[in-house]
Amino acid sequence: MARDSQKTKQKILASVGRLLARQSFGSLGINAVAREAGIDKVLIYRYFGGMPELLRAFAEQGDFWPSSEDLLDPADEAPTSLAEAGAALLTGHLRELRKRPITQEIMRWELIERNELTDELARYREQQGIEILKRLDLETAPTEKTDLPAAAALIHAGITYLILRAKTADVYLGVDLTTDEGWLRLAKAVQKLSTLMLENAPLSTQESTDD
Amino acid sequence: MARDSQKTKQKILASVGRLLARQSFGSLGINAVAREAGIDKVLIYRYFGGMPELLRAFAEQGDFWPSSEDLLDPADEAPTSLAEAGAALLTGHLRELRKRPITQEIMRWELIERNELTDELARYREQQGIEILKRLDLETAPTEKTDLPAAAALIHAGITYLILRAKTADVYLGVDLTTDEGWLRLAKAVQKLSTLMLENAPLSTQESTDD
DNA sequence: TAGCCGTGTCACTTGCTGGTGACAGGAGGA
DNA sequence: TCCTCCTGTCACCAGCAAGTGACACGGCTA
Repeated sequence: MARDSQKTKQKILASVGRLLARQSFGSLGINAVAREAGIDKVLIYRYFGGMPELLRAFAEQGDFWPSSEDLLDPADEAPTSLAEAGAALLTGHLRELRKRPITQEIMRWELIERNELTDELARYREQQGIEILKRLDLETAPTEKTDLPAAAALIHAGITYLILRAKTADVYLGVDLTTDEGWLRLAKAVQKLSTLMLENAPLSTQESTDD
Repeated sequence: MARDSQKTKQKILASVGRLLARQSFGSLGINAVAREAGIDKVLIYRYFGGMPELLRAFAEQGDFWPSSEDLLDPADEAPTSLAEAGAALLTGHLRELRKRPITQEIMRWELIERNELTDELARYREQQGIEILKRLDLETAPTEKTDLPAAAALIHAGITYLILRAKTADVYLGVDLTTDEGWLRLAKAVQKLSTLMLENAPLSTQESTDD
């Protein structure tokens, strides 16, 4: 019909996104994508090569991973203390991931399947996370008293899990995952935990004393 | 061959467990189970009715969910403070879930699919968790200062996510998920976070003052 | 005008899945 | 002895998936 390969490619990629937003990776196949896009599946093979290459192209064209600016930039004023900055980043993670159903679906997929693409996506995120830790000066070796990277990993992972879980569960340990009130409770708890852990931490700022 | 329906049923259920331990729920089907068990699939229909009923039978015959005794009972002495008890329960969750690959697989499944069985399993766990919170006297309404159930949910979820993630990732925010050292770091961080949050909490023990 | 290439359509094979009907053969009771 | 029920085997169906080969159409250039 359209006779425009660029538009067709875009239609195909958009269909992948639509399918992912609606269902899970499990039900994502060549036929399903072709049906959703309203084109013949042979075009998917022609333009992308196959499913893995299509997924790679899809991963490269979308902005699925919040940048560190996304994590911080809302109406809040700039954080003035380490504790504030850490809390802001983690609540930013909560806010941004909750907005991105496709990102969530990719992360669910990563829990199930391991392949070249999932590894690459995870490596990218890992690197981004480490850099943020570095910028906060938290990537210090675990001290006797507090292992800040491990604590941050725990809270970060907790946020992630609760968001992923919210698709198939309504409540977690009594916290309502279906209402904004529940998520506000969680955001406040994130803030509280972050500040507790960072205020009581042996800060390794400029004048760190190696006790 | 064997002509013993009880044994055949056991073979079938055992095959479900073996398949789950090896692969994921996605690749679990009638044909796969029959192949693994070395029997004809028609027997699965005859003895169980179909896949949903087989899964239900499987869920009922195994001890996939650590009891609250499992969570506490190791060599540790009994916790004497609220903070110690909370920390012990959460690290117990870490230790016990890590030991149970099939339980992990079920929880991965719950992230993807929602049906009668997953709902029921989640409800069971939710109830168990709430009771533990009650026993700790933490199920107080969220106070101005600290929302203990929400904080507990976060840490609990964080532990869960990291364990599930460890099947397909090696590292999370710099923490190694493949070695016992990494998990020790996480366990210590859990302990630290729990005690921080519970020591600073407005305790609602017997003589709670409603400030 | 003739031919080529890019785009899209159609038809087909292969291989898997879930599900079912028909049958074989042994154990035990009437 | 015959009959019946329980257990297990075999053969088959329909449906859907991935992947491929052949062809139709239209625009562009020589």
